Amino acid sequence: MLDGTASGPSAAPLAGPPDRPHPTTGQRTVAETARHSETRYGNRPTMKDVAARAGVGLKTVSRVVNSEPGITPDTERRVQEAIEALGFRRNDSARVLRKGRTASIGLVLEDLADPFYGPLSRAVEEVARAHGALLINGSSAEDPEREQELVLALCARRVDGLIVIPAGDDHRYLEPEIKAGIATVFVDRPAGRIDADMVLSDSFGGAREGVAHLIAHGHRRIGFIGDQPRIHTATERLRGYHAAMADAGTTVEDSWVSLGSTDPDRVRAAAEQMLSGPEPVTALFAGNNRVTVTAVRVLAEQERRVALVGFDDIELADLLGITVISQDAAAVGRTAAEHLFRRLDGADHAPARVELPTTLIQRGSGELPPAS
Amino acid sequence: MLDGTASGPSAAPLAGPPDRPHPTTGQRTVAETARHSETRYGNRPTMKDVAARAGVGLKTVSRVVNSEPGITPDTERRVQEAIEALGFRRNDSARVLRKGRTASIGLVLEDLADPFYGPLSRAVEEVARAHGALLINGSSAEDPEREQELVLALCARRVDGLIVIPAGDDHRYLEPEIKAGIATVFVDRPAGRIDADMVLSDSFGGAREGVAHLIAHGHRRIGFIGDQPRIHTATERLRGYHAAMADAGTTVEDSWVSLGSTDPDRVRAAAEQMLSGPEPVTALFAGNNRVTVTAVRVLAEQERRVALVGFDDIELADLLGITVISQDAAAVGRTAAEHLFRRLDGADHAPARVELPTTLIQRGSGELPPAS
DNA sequence: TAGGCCCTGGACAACGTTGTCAGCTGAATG
DNA sequence: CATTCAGCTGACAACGTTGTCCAGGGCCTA
Repeated sequence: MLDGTASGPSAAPLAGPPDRPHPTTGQRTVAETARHSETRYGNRPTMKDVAARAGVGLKTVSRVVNSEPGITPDTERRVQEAIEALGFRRNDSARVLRKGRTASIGLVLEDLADPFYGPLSRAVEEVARAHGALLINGSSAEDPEREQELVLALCARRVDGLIVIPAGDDHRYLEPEIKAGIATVFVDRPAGRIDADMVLSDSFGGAREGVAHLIAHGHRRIGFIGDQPRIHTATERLRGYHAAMADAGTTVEDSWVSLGSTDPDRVRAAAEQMLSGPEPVTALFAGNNRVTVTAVRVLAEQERRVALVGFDDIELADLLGITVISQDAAAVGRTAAEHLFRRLDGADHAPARVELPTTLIQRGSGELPPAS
Repeated sequence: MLDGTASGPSAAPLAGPPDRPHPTTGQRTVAETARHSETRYGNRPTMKDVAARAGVGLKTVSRVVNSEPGITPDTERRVQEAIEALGFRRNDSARVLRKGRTASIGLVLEDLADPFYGPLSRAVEEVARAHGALLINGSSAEDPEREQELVLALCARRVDGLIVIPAGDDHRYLEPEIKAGIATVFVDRPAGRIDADMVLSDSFGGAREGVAHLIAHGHRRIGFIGDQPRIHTATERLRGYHAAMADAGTTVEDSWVSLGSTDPDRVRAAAEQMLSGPEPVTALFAGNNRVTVTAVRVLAEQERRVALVGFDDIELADLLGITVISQDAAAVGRTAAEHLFRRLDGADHAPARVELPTTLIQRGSGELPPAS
């Protein structure tokens, strides 16, 4: 891939053959200088160059760069000038190699573009920043294989820690990594077949509350449209749905439940099916934000007024009057990141499972009575 | 913490098998054992360990790991077994140091949580992934200093390339980095005082079209609420507004224009002010997605029906009937990333400036006639 | 004035990987 | 049978930084 051999992107400044710029001219010193100052793949000055220019030792430059004590103001000034003049910037790759810590953490989520993950990753980033760490980010696109590939790539980079929103349900591949010291926190969904820290939202409780809310407003025929059953939150929410229905003594008909991809076409088909026929549902519970969005579109086209409660809040949901079960994505991200850094700071208690509560926000769509 | 770099006299001569401590020196045995068996910060096996276990040379392991040709199937199997048994994973930090390329690119944007940047960074990530590169991500929070800090941190990591959504207006600090070979593409807003690649949306043209649309529907008193004038897109959009108004021969009153933070409170105040008084505006042009959201809220509370066109599309805007100037965030990100990788692949033409067109999407709010 | 101590700076060896080059085997060829 | 050749393998030196240890030199104290 990027593995291109030595030849850098800059073709112009290369005077001689790339492998051995050994000019035949008598000006050996010039050639020497040229090689020193402008070869090297990225053509960047190193501490050695700075040291030479400032007339000090290599380690002295290192000391200045790291603000270590024991440097004469005069020496420091000379070194700073050389750094300035050469445009030197410390190579953190080398530093990392030497020190063992990369000051970066990896975040693997499902889709950076999903509005639920924006605030989450922003929150993680803020915490990381407060700890002086950078964030390396990747989307699994809900593909377990891609998740593993990403996670292992991050491990190879030797990130200090990982925050993973799992796509797969078997994370034993992470065992050696965790044992080797890469702190890991799972978020939003539990880790599979492995004992690890996790931070979750109360999917079961939230869904149960949302469905109970519909029941309290008189509904019995309630449809549930959720994500693929492979996804833990999807089944948890379905479980919540069933629990609430059972609490109300209602028998759930198969045709009321649809699990599968959140692709708008599928969701639309599922919703339209539930809403048609002799005994249509009078209310819908949408299993996540994407489903909610499509559901809102479908319901807007219906003649009857159908009640709706969605899991996850949505921007502008207040204007559209959509009742939702809200989970605080930023809080989830922040909690996970703080947990991670506590681990990195040495906490070594047993893996913890944190569950954050959800909130029912009434905005109208969930309070509609059943339309006959 | 674990910085067990105990060095001391490196007693193990390369000749002897590393896994067997020499019993010759009685006193040093303890330290030796400790060092060998359990130190090393992350305590991870290295190629050396794998080589020892497989009974082959270090370089052979490297060959296997990199699928280089010329390895006997039998040797390969032995090495693979050792890798498996030890849970070895190549340390990419060291690899990077040796090879000079990090196979990662940096993306500095304004706010990961902003719905405009989600699709953008997802698009960048997809392209990066196709090129085998990872994405390091940071938010500048619209703070020039923080932008610089982030960018330079990424340069220190030696990312191969940078995609920057500028917060500041002076990027000369990047000159040495670019010269040193870090390809850079500026996105959404132009680079300041520096010649570089950039990918922009046609803010001027888009705003002009949007305002002209309102004018075509009979409006003359049109308010403009935009972001801080420091931000290039904000002033470009304002310029588009003025151009459209001038085209229509309308004189813009000062009270119709408000630039400043996109904080909801400020936007709300600005909107309410324009909508009150003896001669209120009959239409609003919102300078970006955040402004639009607040404007929609304010307008929903008004008695009169006020027309609205917003810059940037918004999720569910179709349901709310909001007319917008849409810019394709994913296309912007994709274009920028492709440009970047073309640079990394050796393209060395003069810095290019790409401007992507915007689209007017009519949904109702922009087609309302002026209310008297 | 001599001895010791701090203060500054430099030489050197890691960190874990890859590129280079030379050595070793076994087989094929004269 | 000797010789070449090719295919494998390993020793070694980088990459750029930091930790350790030691050497001067100046200054203070006895």
